Amino acid sequence: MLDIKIIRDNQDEVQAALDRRHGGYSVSELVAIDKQVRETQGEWENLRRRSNEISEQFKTGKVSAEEKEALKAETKELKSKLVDIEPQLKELEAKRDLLLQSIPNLPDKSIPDGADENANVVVKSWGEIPDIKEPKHHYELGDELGILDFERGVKLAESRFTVLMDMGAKMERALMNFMLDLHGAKGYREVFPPILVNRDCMVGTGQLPKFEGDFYKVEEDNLYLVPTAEVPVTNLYRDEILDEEQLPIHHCAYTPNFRREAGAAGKDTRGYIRMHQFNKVELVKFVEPDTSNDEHEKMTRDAEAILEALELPYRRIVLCAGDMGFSARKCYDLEVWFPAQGRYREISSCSNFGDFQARRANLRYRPADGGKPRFIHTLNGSGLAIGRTLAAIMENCQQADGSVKIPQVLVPYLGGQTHIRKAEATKTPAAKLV
RNA sequence: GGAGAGGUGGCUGAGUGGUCGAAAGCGGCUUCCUGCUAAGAAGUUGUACGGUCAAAAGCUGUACCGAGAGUUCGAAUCUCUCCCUCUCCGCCA
Repeated sequence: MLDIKIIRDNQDEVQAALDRRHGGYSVSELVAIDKQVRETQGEWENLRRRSNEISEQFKTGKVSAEEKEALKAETKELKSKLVDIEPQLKELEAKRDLLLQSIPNLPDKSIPDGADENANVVVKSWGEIPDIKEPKHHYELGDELGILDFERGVKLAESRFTVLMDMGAKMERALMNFMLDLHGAKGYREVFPPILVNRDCMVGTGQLPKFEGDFYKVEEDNLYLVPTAEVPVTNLYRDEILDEEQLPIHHCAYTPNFRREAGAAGKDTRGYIRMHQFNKVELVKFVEPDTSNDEHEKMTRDAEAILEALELPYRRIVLCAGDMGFSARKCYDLEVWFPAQGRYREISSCSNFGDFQARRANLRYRPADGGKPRFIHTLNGSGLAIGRTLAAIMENCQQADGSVKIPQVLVPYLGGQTHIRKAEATKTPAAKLV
């Protein structure tokens, strides 16, 4: 959430920045309501002040019986006015808060203008696009190799759920471990958080209140299935004041992720690309404000390092103002090459949120000089989406004989196995235990 | 699921209906002291939102002792409801 004071004092600049998002956001109503809130608050406070003065007279003093009666009568009057004003004030505040929480972060000055993904800019490309004659889709390979079972996923749940079998399941697990190990070696502290979180968490990172229909909710317990590890991990330090020496904090976390994909009807209906449940390793950083731009670049590099280790061709794009997520100030997407589709697909999204999430989640640190608490800057990035990584490996590393060559770095995680083959799908060797 | 205990500042932990934004300790900050360090002495130190101000500081108002309602001139303190945590028992991976 943005700072209401900044909006109030710089309405035109804020509006201009929001216009870059092409989302039809306006602060004019918010500014008007904010004014009303403060006026009403002032009235309310004056009544309270008078009421406090009256109590003070009782406390300290000698007041005659008549005076007491007069004061009591006045209190009664004050109270009836308060009863009048209070619901108004609450309603205005609720309205202001909802409006404030529904306004997205301001795009960073450095990112390109544009209304949608067509205006995104490619920053870099890495790796060589493999020369494969008539490449198969990963879902065709998954079916032939017997490692992706879409029909049974539907039987067990509904569409957009999949069953991984044999080497499919093992690859998923190997990727998870490999990613966590690599990030861990770079100083990201591993976290395994709850997969169900309360509403405060969802509001804290910006999923709610604006996108209520996008998530799975367990009504009976008022808990949400996490749509990304970003939610529980960013909320780890919610409502805390950290010491400056504790910063920066870097975390990595594996969680399954659950998304209803409302509004994605008909999109990516085939394959292992857009699931209601998918696995992901996430990077989350808590940093001092001055360092967040730097940390953003480094975090993006850390995500890219996974793709490079797996030798998957990818490119990095910087999202234009109109294509960026709600809470982000600046966002890089990493896109991996899918040979059968003949195009790049998103596999990671690395965002700098500035103090936007910190203000919502009340994440603060106390400067070393002992000054007032300040909001932390938060960042996060996928490192990486595991399902899409598996799909990308299958397509990019498919061999003429129908097998898939396993990237070198994963071989130790798979008991030395170098290829995914149909024959072996049913009798995979036990992983080397020592 | 049953029974009980409890939710107070950055942390631990007192708290009588008004003198309580709240004792004490720890931690933080400032100064002093001793060759350095350790230790010691004194002082200081909550958060949010308003107002004032060009701005900061300062001053000032209001709120905040889990959340909400009630009693009262006045509630951290009394009453009710809810939420959460802990302990014991039961069940369970």
